[in-house]
Amino acid sequence: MTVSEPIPVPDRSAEPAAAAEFALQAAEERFIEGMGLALEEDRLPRIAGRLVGLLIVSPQPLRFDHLAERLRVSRGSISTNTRLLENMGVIERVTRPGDRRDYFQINEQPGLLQRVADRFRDRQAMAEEMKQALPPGTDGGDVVGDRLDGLIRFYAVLADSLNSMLAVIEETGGNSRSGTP
Amino acid sequence: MTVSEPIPVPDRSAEPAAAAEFALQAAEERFIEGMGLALEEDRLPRIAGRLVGLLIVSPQPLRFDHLAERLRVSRGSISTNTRLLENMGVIERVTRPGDRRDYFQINEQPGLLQRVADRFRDRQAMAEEMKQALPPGTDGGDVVGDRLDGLIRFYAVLADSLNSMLAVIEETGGNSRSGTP
DNA sequence: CACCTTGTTCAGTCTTGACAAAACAAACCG
DNA sequence: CGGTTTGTTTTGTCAAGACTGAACAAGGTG
Repeated sequence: MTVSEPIPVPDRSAEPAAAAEFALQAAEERFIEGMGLALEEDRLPRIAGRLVGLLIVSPQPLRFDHLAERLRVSRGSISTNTRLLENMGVIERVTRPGDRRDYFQINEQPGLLQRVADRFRDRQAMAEEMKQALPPGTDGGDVVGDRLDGLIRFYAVLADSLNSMLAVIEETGGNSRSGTP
Repeated sequence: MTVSEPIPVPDRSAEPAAAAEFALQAAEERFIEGMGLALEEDRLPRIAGRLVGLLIVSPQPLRFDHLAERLRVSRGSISTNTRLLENMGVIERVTRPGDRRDYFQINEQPGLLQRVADRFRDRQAMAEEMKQALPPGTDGGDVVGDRLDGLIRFYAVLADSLNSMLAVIEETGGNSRSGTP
């Protein structure tokens, strides 16, 4: 199964039970494209996002050249973006004995999640540093101090949520969870 | 107080008690720059980020032309970015009777927070839609389904955290909290 | 060895977006 | 009315980054 038709999705809607298959295909397309856009918002190349989407909905690892075909982009782009995602810990490159080619699958270990959490921590620290430097009760009711407290809490809540989620995943056994963009 | 020296921060470190003031100034500079970088990661113009930083640490609303001076950017950029932030609900434009000029302050109502939460919800919905389209138990242990569940939970946790935070703020009386980027 | 296959890297193109500077509009002042 | 202040819009420049295609390496295979 999976998917690997080269370019035009063949119109098999006439066939008997294959209509459901067809709908699934369409849903996948939407999901992949959605991940492309979503991860693009997080400053990743759109192709990287689509790659993640595609690998999420693929039960088996996919071959390098299949990725290029399926996404209709150059091998160069696949190479660049797989390496990027690999370094980020979002996907994994897997190989098979007696097979020279590279396969990819998404990393069930949530490396990226950790990274996101860390970023929130950094921002929290930044706000705390500012708060520290502030003389207490500088002005009337210390508006600035209150604002900074709000900001600190904001980032802290996000970081905490992610960390506790990480903890859960960790203890659940480390599998069955995605590399979560 | 506040800050509005045009270009070179004057070296007043020789003066008696003004050393603390000087340190504060430096901390603000760092914070402002930090917010510039941080919000840039979230796909906002760097100037917009600095603007937010500056307004956070300013107890009083700041005048339009002060912003341009302080940040050393063109009035055009200030105009563009204040409008952007205003539309996002991050800052507010305030005016004074008998004063033709515009002032800005950060919006204590957390408009942006809501927006961020919504974005997470959207992504959650996207993942749910994909999950829906999936025939149950398609393959071996339904890897894909599990992954999507993980993804859904990830976005749900973030959105929930933010929403509950919003609720707290709401009930606390609506003031004393920042427009939280 | 010549010749594939597979993946990487490099050079070039194209798009996007930030920013400044200048032209512009509007309100006010004399 | 002409001139000033205040803010907006437009125009042009510049830089960053995504992507492609081609050149390239490195490992098989006949």
